[in-house]
Amino acid sequence: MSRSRVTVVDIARAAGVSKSTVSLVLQASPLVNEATRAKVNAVIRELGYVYNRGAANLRQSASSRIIGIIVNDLTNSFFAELAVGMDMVMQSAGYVQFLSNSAESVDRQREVVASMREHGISGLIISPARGTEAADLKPLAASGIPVVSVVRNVVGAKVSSLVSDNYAGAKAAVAHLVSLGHSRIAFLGGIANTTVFAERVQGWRDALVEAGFEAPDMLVIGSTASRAGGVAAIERALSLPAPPTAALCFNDAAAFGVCDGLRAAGREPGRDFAVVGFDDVIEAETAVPALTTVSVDPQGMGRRAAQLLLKQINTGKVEPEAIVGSVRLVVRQSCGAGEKAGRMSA
Amino acid sequence: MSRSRVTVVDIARAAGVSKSTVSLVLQASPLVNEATRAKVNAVIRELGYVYNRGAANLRQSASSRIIGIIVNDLTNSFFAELAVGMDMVMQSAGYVQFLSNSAESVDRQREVVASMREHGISGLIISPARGTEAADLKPLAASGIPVVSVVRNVVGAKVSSLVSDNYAGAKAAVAHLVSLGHSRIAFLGGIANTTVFAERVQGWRDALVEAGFEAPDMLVIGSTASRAGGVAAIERALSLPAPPTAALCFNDAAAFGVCDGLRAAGREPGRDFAVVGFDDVIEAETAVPALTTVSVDPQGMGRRAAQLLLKQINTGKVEPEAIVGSVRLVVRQSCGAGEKAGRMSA
DNA sequence: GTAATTAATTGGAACGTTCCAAATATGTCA
DNA sequence: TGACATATTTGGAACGTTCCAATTAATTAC
Repeated sequence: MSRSRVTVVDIARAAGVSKSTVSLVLQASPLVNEATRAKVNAVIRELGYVYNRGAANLRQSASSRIIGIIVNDLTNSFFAELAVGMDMVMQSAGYVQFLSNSAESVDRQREVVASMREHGISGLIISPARGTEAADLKPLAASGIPVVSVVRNVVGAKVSSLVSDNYAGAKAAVAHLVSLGHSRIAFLGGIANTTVFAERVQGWRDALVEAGFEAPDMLVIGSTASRAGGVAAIERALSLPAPPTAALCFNDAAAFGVCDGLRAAGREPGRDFAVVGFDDVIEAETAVPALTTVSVDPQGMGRRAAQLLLKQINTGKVEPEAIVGSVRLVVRQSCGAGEKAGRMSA
Repeated sequence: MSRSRVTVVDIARAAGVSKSTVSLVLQASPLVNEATRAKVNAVIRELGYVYNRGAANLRQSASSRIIGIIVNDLTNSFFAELAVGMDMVMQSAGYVQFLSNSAESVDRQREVVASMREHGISGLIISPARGTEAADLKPLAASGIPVVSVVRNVVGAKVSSLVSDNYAGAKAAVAHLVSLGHSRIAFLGGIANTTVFAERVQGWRDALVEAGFEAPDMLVIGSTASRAGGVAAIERALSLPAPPTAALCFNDAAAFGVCDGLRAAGREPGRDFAVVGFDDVIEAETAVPALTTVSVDPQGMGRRAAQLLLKQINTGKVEPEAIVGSVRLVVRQSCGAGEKAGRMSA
C-alpha cells in the first residue's frame, strides 16, 4: 500500500531536471528560472511530495527548527497558558515544539531532556521540576544548545532565565491589604522549600514589618499549590486562636481553594475575608468574586521566554541573561476593594 | 567552542573497533562480546556522545518514535489533562511528542499538521478544531500514518476515533435531575453547531420527553464553552419568563461559570438551583459546592487514545476503529442531592 | 566573430546512522 | 590436523537532503 516515499530524486526525474534544481526550488532560491520553478512545483503537488526535514538536518550547518519545552505541571492553568504563549511565538517563527510534562519528577525530566537532545532540538525552555540541579542542564549548555529557564531558577546553572518579580509582587499585594485596614494577614498555600515560595513570603513579611505589624510564622501556612491545597490552608488558618482577616495566597489556584474553603465555613470571600492571589490566570477575571491578584501574565511570559530563546538561537550567542519580569497588582473584588464587592467588616 | 559533534566513527576510532560494532552496542545487540561492549560504552560516556536519531530515521525502515498531538484549546483544563494522559503513555513507550495548540483555527491546524509531517511523525492524535474537514486529514491517512481523532469526530475521515458517550451522559444527568423533582431543566453553554453539542442536547431532550416534560428550545442557551460563557448563559436563563430550576451545562467550565452567575444573582448553587456539569475535571471535586458532573475522565481518555495510536503504529494496521467511551454520572453537591448540600427549595 | 559576463543548471561528496554480506577468530569433533 | 560450526567483527552501500565547484546556455561588449 504505502509505496516508498517520494523524494527529490523522484521529483527531479518527473520534472526533467536535476535534484539540485529541485532542492533550490524547495528553498525558494532566486537562482532558478521562473518556468522551471513552476514546473517543479507542479510536479511536487502532483506526486504529493513531503519534505524530509530529518534528512536536511543531517548536514551539520542546518538548524532543526525544533525546540523543546518542559513544564512541571501542565494541569495547572498557569503553565498551560505559559505553554500556549510559547506555542504562539514558536509557531509563527516556523518552529515546532516537543512539549512534555515532568509532573515534578526530576527523573522523568532527565529522560525527556535526553530524548529531546537525541532528536536534535535547537533550544530548550524549561520550567524546572523541584529539585532540578545545575548538572541536569549542564550537558545541554556544554553542547551549545541555548536553554531558558522560566518561572523557576536553577541555582548555579549557566542558562538564561525569566522569572517574575515575586518579592515585589507579594509586597505590593500585602501593602494593598494593609491600606484596606488589615493587619492580620496570612500567607496561604504553596510548597515551603522552594525559591518562589521563599521570595513571596519574604515580600509578605517585609511589607507587614514596614507597616509596623507582626509577621508571625504561624500565619504562613504551606500546602500544595492547588485548589485543594488552598482549601486545606484556609481551614487551618480559621482554626487559629487569632485568625487572620485577609490572606495573600501562593497562587491563583490556591486562592480559588481559599474562596471555596471560606464559603464552606460560611464566610463570603471579598466581604468577610480578603483574598489575594498570584499569577492572574484567565479565570481570575470571570470568577465570582473576581480575584484580586498579582498579574504575571502567563501567556505574555511564555511569549517572552520564546522570544528570548529564539534570539539566542539566531545570534548563536551563549552568554546567559537573567530577566526579572515586572508584575502588577490587579485589584478586583476578592480583596473587598472592588466596586461591586460588599463592604468589609474588618 | 562547540567542537563538531561526536559520532559513531569517533567512538569507533577511540575504542579501536568499527563503526558497525558501535552501532550494535547502541542497539544493545546480543551479538557483541561483553568486553567490547563495556569498552565501547565507556568511551561513549567519556566522549559525551549523543545519539543522532535523525540520522537513524533516514533509513526507510526505521520508526521516528515521534508522534504529534494537536488540541483545540490547551487553556481548557479538560484538554490539558487529556494531553497529560497522552504524555504519560507516550513517554513510557519511549516516544516523544510534538504538542501544539490549534486554538480552534483550522489554518493553524493545517500548518501544524504539515510541519509535523515534514518532521516524520509516526502517528497523530488530534482533537480537531471546529470546522476541520476530512480532507485535512486525508494526506496523513494516505501516506499510512495512523491518526486518532479524539473528543470530536471528523465526519467522513477514515481515521480512528475515541469520543465519549455524550448522548447517554446527558440523558443520565437529566434523568437524575428529574428524579430530584425538577421539571424545568435548562441546557446551558457550549457552541451550538457542533456535533458534541448536538449529541448532548439530544440526550437532554429525550430524557425530558421520556419523563413526560416539555423540552422547549428557549431552554437551550448556547454560548462559549468557558467559565465566562456559563455566566452569560445563566444570566439569560434567569431572565426568562418561567426560569428553570436546574441546568445541565455543556461542560465543567461552563458549569463553574453558571455557579458564579448564580451567586452574582444572589442564589446559591446546589441549594437554590441545581447545576450539573460535563467532563469531571480535577477541580470539580474540590470546588464548593463540589460539582455533580458526567465523568469523562480526561486523563484516562488521553491514555486510551495514546494506547490506541500505539497499537495502530505497532501492528501497522490502518483500518480505523471507532470507540465510544462510556461515561458515568458523579453525584456531588451542586445538584442538591449530595450529602453535605442544603435542601433544595424546588 | 570571439571574448567576457551573467543566468541557470548539475554532478557528486558529505551528513550520521543501519544493515547486509562477507570476513575473521574461536571452538569442537573426528 | 582438517573440516566444520559458532561467535564476533567489519566494510560499504544506502537513506534524502544540501551545497560547492563546475558546467552549460544565453546575453552583451568589443
